[in-house]
Amino acid sequence: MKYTKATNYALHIMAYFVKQEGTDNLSLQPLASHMNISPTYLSKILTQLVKADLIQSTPGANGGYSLRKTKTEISFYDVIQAIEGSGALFTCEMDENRTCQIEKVMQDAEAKMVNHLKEKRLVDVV
Amino acid sequence: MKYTKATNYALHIMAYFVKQEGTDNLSLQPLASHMNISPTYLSKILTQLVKADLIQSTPGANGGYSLRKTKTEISFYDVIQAIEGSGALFTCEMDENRTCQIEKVMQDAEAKMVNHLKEKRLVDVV
DNA sequence: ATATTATAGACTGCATTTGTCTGTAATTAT
DNA sequence: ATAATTACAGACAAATGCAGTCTATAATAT
Ligand code: SF4
Ligand code: SF4
Repeated sequence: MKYTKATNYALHIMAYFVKQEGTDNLSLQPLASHMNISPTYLSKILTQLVKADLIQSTPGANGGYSLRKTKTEISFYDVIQAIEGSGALFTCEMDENRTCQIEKVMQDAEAKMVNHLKEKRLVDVV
Repeated sequence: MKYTKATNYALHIMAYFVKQEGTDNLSLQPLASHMNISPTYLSKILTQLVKADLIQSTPGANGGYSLRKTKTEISFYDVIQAIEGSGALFTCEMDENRTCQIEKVMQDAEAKMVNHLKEKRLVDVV
Protein backbone atom coordinates (compact mmCIF):
# COMPACT_ATOMS: atom_id res chain seq x y z
CA MET A 1 0.00 0.00 0.00
CA LYS A 2 1.45 3.30 -1.13
CA TYR A 3 0.17 6.67 -2.19
CA THR A 4 0.22 6.98 -5.96
CA LYS A 5 2.65 9.17 -7.80
CA ALA A 6 -0.31 11.13 -9.06
CA THR A 7 -1.03 12.20 -5.49
CA ASN A 8 2.55 13.33 -5.09
CA TYR A 9 2.29 15.37 -8.28
CA ALA A 10 -1.06 16.82 -7.25
CA LEU A 11 0.30 18.03 -3.92
CA HIS A 12 3.22 19.75 -5.61
CA ILE A 13 1.02 21.25 -8.27
CA MET A 14 -1.41 22.64 -5.74
CA ALA A 15 1.42 23.95 -3.59
CA TYR A 16 2.65 25.76 -6.65
CA PHE A 17 -0.77 27.26 -7.30
CA VAL A 18 -0.91 28.44 -3.72
CA LYS A 19 2.50 30.03 -4.07
CA GLN A 20 1.47 31.79 -7.29
CA GLU A 21 -1.92 32.88 -6.02
CA GLY A 22 -3.24 36.04 -7.61
CA THR A 23 -1.26 35.77 -10.82
CA ASP A 24 -2.70 35.05 -14.24
CA ASN A 25 -3.97 31.72 -15.42
CA LEU A 26 -1.31 29.06 -15.60
CA SER A 27 -1.58 26.99 -18.74
CA LEU A 28 -0.65 23.40 -19.31
CA GLN A 29 2.64 23.72 -21.16
CA PRO A 30 4.46 25.98 -18.70
CA LEU A 31 3.18 23.95 -15.79
CA ALA A 32 4.39 20.74 -17.37
CA SER A 33 7.90 22.01 -17.88
CA HIS A 34 8.01 23.40 -14.38
CA MET A 35 6.96 20.05 -12.95
CA ASN A 36 9.00 17.97 -15.35
CA ILE A 37 6.18 15.70 -16.40
CA SER A 38 4.52 15.20 -19.73
CA PRO A 39 1.76 17.65 -20.60
CA THR A 40 -0.79 14.98 -21.43
CA TYR A 41 -0.31 13.18 -18.17
CA LEU A 42 -0.39 16.39 -16.20
CA SER A 43 -3.60 17.24 -17.98
CA LYS A 44 -5.32 14.24 -16.48
CA ILE A 45 -4.27 15.20 -12.99
CA LEU A 46 -5.39 18.78 -13.47
CA THR A 47 -8.75 17.64 -14.74
CA GLN A 48 -9.23 15.63 -11.56
CA LEU A 49 -8.44 18.71 -9.51
CA VAL A 50 -10.95 20.68 -11.53
CA LYS A 51 -13.64 18.09 -10.92
CA ALA A 52 -12.90 18.27 -7.21
CA ASP A 53 -13.44 22.05 -7.43
CA LEU A 54 -9.97 22.90 -6.19
CA ILE A 55 -9.01 24.76 -9.33
CA GLN A 56 -10.91 26.09 -12.28
CA SER A 57 -10.09 25.92 -15.95
CA THR A 58 -10.80 28.26 -18.80
CA PRO A 59 -10.23 27.20 -22.39
CA GLY A 60 -9.14 29.36 -25.24
CA ALA A 61 -6.35 31.83 -25.69
CA ASN A 62 -4.99 33.15 -22.38
CA GLY A 63 -6.85 30.34 -20.71
CA GLY A 64 -5.41 27.89 -18.24
CA TYR A 65 -5.90 27.00 -14.63
CA SER A 66 -6.23 28.98 -11.44
CA LEU A 67 -7.22 28.38 -7.84
CA ARG A 68 -10.90 28.20 -7.13
CA LYS A 69 -10.88 28.57 -3.35
CA THR A 70 -8.82 30.98 -1.35
CA LYS A 71 -5.50 29.46 -0.50
CA THR A 72 -6.08 29.17 3.23
CA GLU A 73 -9.05 26.88 2.67
CA ILE A 74 -7.23 24.05 0.95
CA SER A 75 -6.17 21.15 3.12
CA PHE A 76 -3.86 18.29 2.25
CA TYR A 77 -6.83 16.00 2.46
CA ASP A 78 -8.75 17.94 -0.17
CA VAL A 79 -5.98 17.27 -2.65
CA ILE A 80 -5.44 13.67 -1.70
CA GLN A 81 -9.11 12.86 -1.87
CA ALA A 82 -9.36 14.42 -5.30
CA ILE A 83 -6.86 11.89 -6.60
CA GLU A 84 -7.23 8.81 -4.42
CA GLY A 85 -10.97 8.94 -3.98
CA SER A 86 -12.80 8.65 -0.71
CA GLY A 87 -13.15 4.93 -0.15
CA ALA A 88 -11.87 3.43 3.10
CA LEU A 89 -8.39 1.94 3.07
CA PHE A 90 -9.62 -1.22 4.70
CA THR A 91 -12.89 -2.81 3.74
CA CYS A 92 -14.22 -6.26 4.23
CA GLU A 93 -16.98 -8.03 2.38
CA MET A 94 -19.47 -10.18 4.30
CA ASP A 95 -21.23 -7.13 5.64
CA GLU A 96 -23.69 -9.34 7.46
CA ASN A 97 -21.85 -8.91 10.71
CA ARG A 98 -22.13 -5.19 11.33
CA THR A 99 -20.68 -5.42 14.80
CA CYS A 100 -17.31 -5.99 13.17
CA GLN A 101 -14.51 -4.90 15.46
CA ILE A 102 -11.60 -5.46 13.10
CA GLU A 103 -13.01 -3.10 10.53
CA LYS A 104 -13.74 -0.54 13.22
CA VAL A 105 -10.16 -0.48 14.50
CA MET A 106 -8.82 -0.09 10.98
CA GLN A 107 -11.18 2.70 10.10
CA ASP A 108 -10.62 4.54 13.37
CA ALA A 109 -6.91 4.41 12.64
CA GLU A 110 -7.46 5.80 9.18
CA ALA A 111 -9.61 8.55 10.62
CA LYS A 112 -6.68 9.74 12.74
CA MET A 113 -4.54 10.08 9.66
CA VAL A 114 -7.32 11.82 7.79
CA ASN A 115 -7.89 14.28 10.61
CA HIS A 116 -4.28 15.31 10.52
CA LEU A 117 -4.45 15.77 6.77
CA LYS A 118 -7.58 17.87 7.13
CA GLU A 119 -5.89 20.14 9.68
CA LYS A 120 -2.81 20.79 7.62
CA ARG A 121 -3.24 23.24 4.78
CA LEU A 122 -1.04 23.74 1.80
CA VAL A 123 -0.42 27.30 2.86
CA ASP A 124 1.40 25.90 5.89
CA VAL A 125 4.21 24.50 3.75
CA VAL A 126 4.89 26.90 0.91
CA MET B 1 -4.34 3.11 -2.23
CA LYS B 2 -5.85 0.20 -0.35
CA TYR B 3 -4.74 -2.39 2.13
CA THR B 4 -4.14 -5.70 0.39
CA LYS B 5 -6.42 -8.68 0.79
CA ALA B 6 -3.48 -10.53 2.28
CA THR B 7 -3.52 -8.07 5.18
CA ASN B 8 -7.20 -8.69 5.68
CA TYR B 9 -6.61 -12.43 5.75
CA ALA B 10 -3.67 -12.07 8.12
CA LEU B 11 -5.69 -10.09 10.62
CA HIS B 12 -8.45 -12.69 10.62
CA ILE B 13 -5.98 -15.53 10.89
CA MET B 14 -4.19 -13.95 13.81
CA ALA B 15 -7.48 -13.14 15.51
CA TYR B 16 -8.35 -16.79 15.18
CA PHE B 17 -5.05 -17.83 16.73
CA VAL B 18 -5.66 -15.48 19.61
CA LYS B 19 -9.10 -16.94 20.13
CA GLN B 20 -7.73 -20.49 20.12
CA GLU B 21 -4.75 -19.71 22.32
CA GLY B 22 -3.51 -22.64 24.37
CA THR B 23 -4.88 -25.36 22.11
CA ASP B 24 -2.78 -27.68 19.98
CA ASN B 25 -0.99 -26.74 16.80
CA LEU B 26 -3.26 -25.70 14.01
CA SER B 27 -2.22 -27.17 10.70
CA LEU B 28 -2.65 -25.77 7.25
CA GLN B 29 -5.56 -27.81 5.93
CA PRO B 30 -8.03 -27.14 8.77
CA LEU B 31 -7.05 -23.47 8.82
CA ALA B 32 -7.63 -23.17 5.10
CA SER B 33 -11.11 -24.60 5.24
CA HIS B 34 -11.98 -22.44 8.23
CA MET B 35 -10.85 -19.33 6.37
CA ASN B 36 -12.19 -20.39 3.00
CA ILE B 37 -9.02 -19.76 1.07
CA SER B 38 -6.75 -22.13 -0.77
CA PRO B 39 -4.16 -23.95 1.33
CA THR B 40 -1.23 -22.96 -0.86
CA TYR B 41 -2.07 -19.30 -0.76
CA LEU B 42 -2.70 -19.39 2.96
CA SER B 43 0.67 -21.04 3.35
CA LYS B 44 2.42 -18.03 1.93
CA ILE B 45 0.68 -15.70 4.34
CA LEU B 46 1.48 -17.94 7.29
CA THR B 47 5.12 -18.06 6.29
CA GLN B 48 5.23 -14.27 6.37
CA LEU B 49 3.76 -14.31 9.86
CA VAL B 50 6.37 -16.85 10.92
CA LYS B 51 9.16 -14.67 9.57
CA ALA B 52 7.76 -11.76 11.54
CA ASP B 53 7.93 -13.94 14.66
CA LEU B 54 4.24 -13.69 15.38
CA ILE B 55 3.65 -17.43 15.11
CA GLN B 56 5.89 -20.45 15.03
CA SER B 57 5.72 -23.49 12.83
CA THR B 58 6.66 -27.11 13.43
CA PRO B 59 6.81 -29.58 10.57
CA GLY B 60 6.03 -33.26 10.70
CA ALA B 61 3.10 -35.21 12.00
CA ASN B 62 1.04 -33.29 14.57
CA GLY B 63 2.89 -30.19 13.47
CA GLY B 64 1.34 -26.92 12.40
CA TYR B 65 1.29 -23.36 13.62
CA SER B 66 0.84 -21.74 17.01
CA LEU B 67 1.24 -18.32 18.56
CA ARG B 68 4.73 -17.30 19.47
CA LYS B 69 4.02 -14.34 21.75
CA THR B 70 1.39 -14.18 24.43
CA LYS B 71 -1.84 -12.96 23.00
CA THR B 72 -1.89 -9.63 24.81
CA GLU B 73 1.34 -8.57 23.15
CA ILE B 74 0.17 -8.64 19.57
CA SER B 75 -0.94 -5.33 18.10
CA PHE B 76 -2.74 -4.70 14.84
CA TYR B 77 0.36 -3.00 13.60
CA ASP B 78 2.49 -6.07 14.18
CA VAL B 79 0.30 -8.03 11.82
CA ILE B 80 -0.03 -5.31 9.22
CA GLN B 81 3.69 -4.67 9.13
CA ALA B 82 4.36 -8.37 8.66
CA ILE B 83 2.41 -8.29 5.41
CA GLU B 84 2.72 -4.76 4.09
CA GLY B 85 6.29 -4.11 5.14
CA SER B 86 7.49 -1.03 6.89
CA GLY B 87 8.10 1.55 4.18
CA ALA B 88 6.44 4.94 4.43
CA LEU B 89 3.18 5.43 2.56
CA PHE B 90 4.39 8.64 1.02
CA THR B 91 7.92 9.04 -0.23
CA CYS B 92 9.48 11.47 -2.59
CA GLU B 93 12.66 11.20 -4.56
CA MET B 94 14.95 14.25 -4.87
CA ASP B 95 16.16 13.85 -1.32
CA GLU B 96 18.41 16.84 -1.78
CA ASN B 97 15.99 19.11 -0.01
CA ARG B 98 15.80 17.61 3.45
CA THR B 99 13.76 20.46 4.82
CA CYS B 100 10.82 19.08 2.91
CA GLN B 101 7.55 20.10 4.49
CA ILE B 102 5.19 18.15 2.27
CA GLU B 103 6.80 14.86 3.13
CA LYS B 104 6.77 15.75 6.80
CA VAL B 105 3.05 16.43 6.88
CA MET B 106 2.36 13.16 5.13
CA GLN B 107 4.54 11.13 7.39
CA ASP B 108 3.23 12.77 10.54
CA ALA B 109 -0.26 11.86 9.38
CA GLU B 110 0.77 8.29 8.79
CA ALA B 111 2.35 8.17 12.24
CA LYS B 112 -1.00 8.98 13.81
CA MET B 113 -2.60 6.04 12.07
CA VAL B 114 0.29 3.78 13.02
CA ASN B 115 0.10 4.83 16.66
CA HIS B 116 -3.52 3.84 16.81
CA LEU B 117 -2.72 0.49 15.24
CA LYS B 118 0.05 -0.06 17.76
CA GLU B 119 -2.27 0.65 20.67
CA LYS B 120 -4.98 -1.70 19.56
CA ARG B 121 -4.31 -5.36 20.18
CA LEU B 122 -6.01 -8.32 18.62
CA VAL B 123 -7.18 -9.45 22.02
CA ASP B 124 -9.33 -6.32 22.12
CA VAL B 125 -11.57 -7.57 19.33
CA VAL B 126 -12.00 -11.33 19.70
C1' DA C 1 -12.09 31.75 -39.38
C1' DT C 2 -8.07 30.65 -36.90
C1' DA C 3 -5.22 29.93 -33.15
C1' DT C 4 -5.22 28.58 -28.47
C1' DT C 5 -6.49 26.39 -24.77
C1' DA C 6 -8.73 22.35 -21.97
C1' DT C 7 -11.32 17.65 -22.06
C1' DA C 8 -12.47 12.92 -23.14
C1' DG C 9 -11.43 8.45 -24.07
C1' DA C 10 -8.99 4.71 -26.20
C1' DC C 11 -4.86 2.59 -25.85
C1' DT C 12 -0.25 0.53 -24.24
C1' DG C 13 3.27 -0.92 -20.98
C1' DC C 14 4.51 -1.94 -16.40
C1' DA C 15 4.26 -3.28 -11.51
C1' DT C 16 1.89 -5.35 -7.99
C1' DT C 17 -1.35 -8.45 -6.18
C1' DT C 18 -3.57 -12.77 -6.11
C1' DG C 19 -3.36 -17.25 -6.71
C1' DT C 20 -1.70 -22.09 -8.49
C1' DC C 21 1.54 -25.76 -9.06
C1' DT C 22 5.48 -28.61 -8.09
C1' DG C 23 9.15 -30.10 -5.68
C1' DT C 24 12.04 -30.14 -1.36
C1' DA C 25 13.15 -30.18 3.54
C1' DA C 26 12.12 -31.31 8.26
C1' DT C 27 9.89 -33.97 11.73
C1' DT C 28 7.16 -37.75 13.65
C1' DA C 29 5.01 -42.45 13.61
C1' DT C 30 5.54 -47.29 12.55
C1' DA D 1 14.95 -47.40 8.09
C1' DT D 2 10.80 -46.23 5.89
C1' DA D 3 6.71 -43.97 5.22
C1' DA D 4 3.51 -40.49 6.34
C1' DT D 5 2.82 -35.83 7.57
C1' DT D 6 3.69 -31.42 7.81
C1' DA D 7 5.82 -26.65 6.37
C1' DC D 8 8.86 -24.01 2.90
C1' DA D 9 10.65 -22.25 -1.47
C1' DG D 10 10.31 -20.74 -5.91
C1' DA D 11 8.60 -20.75 -10.60
C1' DC D 12 4.69 -19.61 -12.90
C1' DA D 13 0.23 -17.36 -14.62
C1' DA D 14 -3.89 -14.43 -14.38
C1' DA D 15 -5.94 -10.24 -12.98
C1' DT D 16 -5.89 -5.80 -11.44
C1' DG D 17 -4.45 -1.17 -10.97
C1' DC D 18 -0.97 2.52 -12.06
C1' DA D 19 1.67 5.42 -15.24
C1' DG D 20 1.92 7.34 -19.37
C1' DT D 21 0.92 8.26 -24.54
C1' DC D 22 -1.88 9.47 -28.40
C1' DT D 23 -5.63 11.37 -30.97
C1' DA D 24 -9.72 13.65 -31.58
C1' DT D 25 -13.15 17.04 -29.84
C1' DA D 26 -15.05 21.13 -27.52
C1' DA D 27 -14.82 25.80 -25.93
C1' DT D 28 -13.00 30.48 -25.95
C1' DA D 29 -10.41 34.73 -27.60
C1' DT D 30 -8.73 37.52 -31.38
S1 SF4 E 1 -15.34 -9.69 11.41
FE1 SF4 E 1 -15.36 -7.74 10.29
S2 SF4 E 1 -13.51 -7.72 9.05
FE2 SF4 E 1 -13.90 -9.86 9.69
S3 SF4 E 1 -15.11 -10.78 8.05
FE3 SF4 E 1 -16.57 -10.01 9.54
S4 SF4 E 1 -17.04 -7.93 8.78
FE4 SF4 E 1 -15.15 -8.54 7.75
S1 SF4 F 1 9.54 19.47 -1.49
FE1 SF4 F 1 9.58 17.46 -0.44
S2 SF4 F 1 8.00 16.24 -1.40
FE2 SF4 F 1 8.48 17.96 -2.78
S3 SF4 F 1 10.03 17.23 -4.20
FE3 SF4 F 1 11.13 18.20 -2.51
S4 SF4 F 1 11.54 16.49 -1.06
FE4 SF4 F 1 9.93 15.75 -2.45
